[in-house]
Amino acid sequence: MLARPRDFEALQERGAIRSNALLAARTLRTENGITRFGLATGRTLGSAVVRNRVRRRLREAIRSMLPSLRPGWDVLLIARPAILGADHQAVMQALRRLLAKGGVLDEEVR
RNA sequence: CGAGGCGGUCGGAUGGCCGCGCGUCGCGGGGCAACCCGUCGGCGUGAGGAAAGUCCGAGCUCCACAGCGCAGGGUAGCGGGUAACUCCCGUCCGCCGAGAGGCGAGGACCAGCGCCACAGUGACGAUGCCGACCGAGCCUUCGGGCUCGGUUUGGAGUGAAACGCGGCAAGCUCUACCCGGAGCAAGGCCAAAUAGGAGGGCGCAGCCCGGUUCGCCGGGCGACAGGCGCGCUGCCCAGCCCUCGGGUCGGCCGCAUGAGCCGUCGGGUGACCGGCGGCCCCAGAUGGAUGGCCAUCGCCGUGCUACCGCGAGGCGGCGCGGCACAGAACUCGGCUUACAGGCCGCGCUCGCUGA
RNA sequence: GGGCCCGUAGCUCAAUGGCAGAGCAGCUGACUCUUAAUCAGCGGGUUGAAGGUUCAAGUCCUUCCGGGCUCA
Repeated sequence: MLARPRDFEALQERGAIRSNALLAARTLRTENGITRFGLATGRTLGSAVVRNRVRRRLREAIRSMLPSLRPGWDVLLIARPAILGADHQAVMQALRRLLAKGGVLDEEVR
């Protein structure tokens, strides 16, 4: 469910970007039939402990909306500092909006 | 009782639902097999005392290497511990503290070089002032006074330090001892596609012109075989096939049993060492596994409040907020730094009080 | 994960161990109708932090903090 260095470069160059207060997302269609996620947590977020926690919470949010994803997308999620103070509900909502806008989320489930 | 000192130790607990990494068993699939794969299920297991900073020291791996020296870097009372250390223990000395105690890169100005600002006569080259002493000259009321030169056993003053075998080596340096370089992105193995390399095999047709050292070379014409999936037309070209090694993407190993932990006995002032017995063997990721939601309890802060007490306060109930520093990445031994709140020990200290 | 470098005024940089400076920028005044330029003057620093060596530390030593580069 994760991407390799080459895929990150592709997302940086050609991915469509959308963002809100908590997150930014780059999305890119692929041909390999599965949807993959990459998580970016920069040094400005905080220490290793803080960055690990942010990634875990994002993974949990992604997991809970796994069934309603469309196949064939690469998604890079970039965490923004405001996510540190957000609770789980807020993270879920932010992620759902970004994915729906990008067309990664299935319309009916939305 | 209060204030401290030293050493050690813990660093939230229990449970529910969902989820993750690794190991193992089962099931299913692939393969002759070794083994590999997973939308699956069961069981087991899963961060620290600092995992951190990367400041030292080792193991391990590759490279280099006859020996010795030079260069470069490091260490520095003395003795011991250790695989090793800049670490640890003991002890001497110096400094700090009222004390328990803490801190210390603590060898040598012997050889050479350098530095010692300001102040001060003078900072290593010396001798200014007062005084004392010696000598010479002048004056004299014969008590002595003045001037000049010399000496430094005294004094004042400046300064961190004042002539003394000066001080400074966390200045160069000297002395003694130690050190080869890189680092797990080390290094090893497997190994696509494309291109290129080596070896072998197969295949081709020659003719003409020019040059020639008679080995061949250059140009032109031509097209059997070969290639474009096959046939014809057409087009292309000197190759085509096999094997081998290097090597990129990618994958696997290295990769977790170790200077290991616990108990006990013995030796040693101690660091530590030795014997015996036991051990659930206790994380192994590779975009990097511990999370999400919730309940109960514990601790801390805060607000309201019942009761007890003259009072400082004590003891309950309820609500809200919080629970430190921080996340393994080849592995150990140290050091340093960060850290809410506790617990234990001392035949350690000081103060007050009581017997 | 490993290796290496840097840190002085708002900015760019100096300073044999001996009172921390230069240029630009800033402020005040002059010149000008005004601005720019020019001239005169002024302020501004825990030398990243804390210890140590020294009579004396930006400089020497140690430990932290912050920033940057690099590897296949």
